[in-house]
Amino acid sequence: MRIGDLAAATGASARSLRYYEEQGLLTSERSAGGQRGYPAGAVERVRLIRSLLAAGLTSATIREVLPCVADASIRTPWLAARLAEELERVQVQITELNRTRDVLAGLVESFSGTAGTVPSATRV
Amino acid sequence: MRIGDLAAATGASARSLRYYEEQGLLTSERSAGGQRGYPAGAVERVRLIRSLLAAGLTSATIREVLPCVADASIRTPWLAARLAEELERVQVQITELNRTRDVLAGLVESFSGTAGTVPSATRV
DNA sequence: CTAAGACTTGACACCGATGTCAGCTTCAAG
DNA sequence: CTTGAAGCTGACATCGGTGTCAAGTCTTAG
Repeated sequence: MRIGDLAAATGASARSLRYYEEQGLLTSERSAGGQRGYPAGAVERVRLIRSLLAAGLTSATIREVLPCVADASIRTPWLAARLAEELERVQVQITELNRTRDVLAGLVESFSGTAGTVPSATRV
Repeated sequence: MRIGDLAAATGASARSLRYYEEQGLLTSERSAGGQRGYPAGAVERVRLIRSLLAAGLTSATIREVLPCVADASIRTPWLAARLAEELERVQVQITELNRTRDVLAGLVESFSGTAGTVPSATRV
């Protein structure tokens, strides 16, 4: 598939896909004319990249950690520790986010207590 | 308390505290010489601001939403809808983050399956 | 063959919270 | 009063992923 197809399939812009490649997160073969071609599996890989980015991992970190996804043979102890570290970070983030959500939910709750029912969000 | 004390109490830098004030998230009275003074309650307020920022709310959004925390009388339906919207956003973020965590956890798991036990993160 | 649409590289811009530096003022302890 | 620590304002820098524009090249339908 070409870059436009991959973009459409993943929701990432072509710009971002080139950036991922530039950062060593994604590879492609080139056509005779120099245009990128991707295997079908690239869709899943890009999805993973995006979710890790959304989780606050930096592209440099993803580059360190990603290879082991595709290639189980290179799973070194160092990589295991690195992964565990990132997992821990995400876990902490989730915990804090849950606390924040509870605060927000409490506020929304207090509104409904005052107004009777929760106003429809579409009814601004 | 002065700005340095508030910074120490909250973990925010003095720079950030001034920024919060500039953005209308935080107020202070000034001494005769122009230096900021905060009531004790400011600590809690700054903590809230920081957790909302960490949850991905922008300072502009927080400015809209924050007043209702301190002043229940200004809770308009519009504000309720706004809050609900942000709550939803945070909830979505948490859901996606949970998925990502599961992926990472699965990877770590696969390591321990290969190596026997989970390597201690402190044992790099 | 041709033309339109997709792709390429390279460069610059942006956002938003925070860091940092400079130059000056204020506060408080001795 | 003196002096060093702490504050003040204002400005500029940073980071990282993404948007966007320009000028040129490929691809493919007709």
